[in-house]
Amino acid sequence: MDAIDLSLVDLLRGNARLSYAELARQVGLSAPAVHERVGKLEAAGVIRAYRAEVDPETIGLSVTALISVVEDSGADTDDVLEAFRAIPEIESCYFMAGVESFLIKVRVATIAELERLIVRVNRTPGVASTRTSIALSTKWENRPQPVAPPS
Amino acid sequence: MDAIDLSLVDLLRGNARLSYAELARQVGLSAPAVHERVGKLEAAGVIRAYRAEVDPETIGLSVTALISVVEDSGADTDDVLEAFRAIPEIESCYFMAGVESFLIKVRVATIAELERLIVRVNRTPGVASTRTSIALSTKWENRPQPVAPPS
DNA sequence: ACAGTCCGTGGACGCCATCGACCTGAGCCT
DNA sequence: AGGCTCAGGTCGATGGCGTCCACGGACTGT
Repeated sequence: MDAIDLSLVDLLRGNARLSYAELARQVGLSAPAVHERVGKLEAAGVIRAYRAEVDPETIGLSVTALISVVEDSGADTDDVLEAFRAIPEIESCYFMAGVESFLIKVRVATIAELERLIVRVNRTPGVASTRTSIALSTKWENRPQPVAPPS
Repeated sequence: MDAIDLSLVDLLRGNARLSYAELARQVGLSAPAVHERVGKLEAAGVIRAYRAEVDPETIGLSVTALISVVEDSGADTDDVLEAFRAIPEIESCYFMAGVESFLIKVRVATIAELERLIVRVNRTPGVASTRTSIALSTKWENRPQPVAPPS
């Protein structure tokens, strides 16, 4: 992970569809060299995936909410996690410090669906209680912070 | 936005680096047709960006925290937002229902940096108080939920 | 000094992106 | 009905790109 790798990571976080030729121009290497570096970054788990970022509203997911989950004392955290993983509406899942073990971010189409989802989460074994906060608007999300000093 | 568009969106959310030729094969159209559809999806704001998803740990951002922000009564929300936007460590920013106007997700290298960041957020004009929760681990993040029925 | 390794370059070749020309079907006007 | 128009597709061509390979220079340990 030298400076060039960091530049490549930054470039691809900004635009994952840049061609290797273009990346090569930006970092001052040849295309095959960049190809190999990016391949190694993927293999090393630095780059996990390339994703199109989609406006949730336009695909009918207008409601974003964050749900804090308190576990039952004696609940098996792994089981709860597994149950959560099976719920596709849970977009992100953090294991937190504090009384509320999990914070999950969910995305659904309507408030009615959110209600059903909350019930479902509350009913999963090991969950003692939940607290839901609704996001009125998403100002921004997953903004990549630059990691390489601008060349 | 017909079924083919939804498939394209799903495919690109799964792998943003798929070639147009490959997308074309998957949806049963020609490459130029797919090229035009994807272009329109971008122009319409459905696809906002293509991003490489990077493991934060590997680029030295080991600490994730969520900070709830309570505004001063009479604070100008837009000013607060603008100030937040200038803080690169704030990766996501939601405007919430409830007493705590904002929920922000931040990513920093160390706990010491988190402390400095919290101080900085607290000091921005319009912010009355904050409440920080540290994510001990990220189970998953930004998992795309499929929107098109699997063909 | 020498061999091995790492990491790059340059060339070659097939595939892909992308443009323009053309085709087809739906909707609409007369 | 017939023909116009337009949206949105296919096809073909071409230039650039991805990717494989052989090769070469800088470091390193012996």
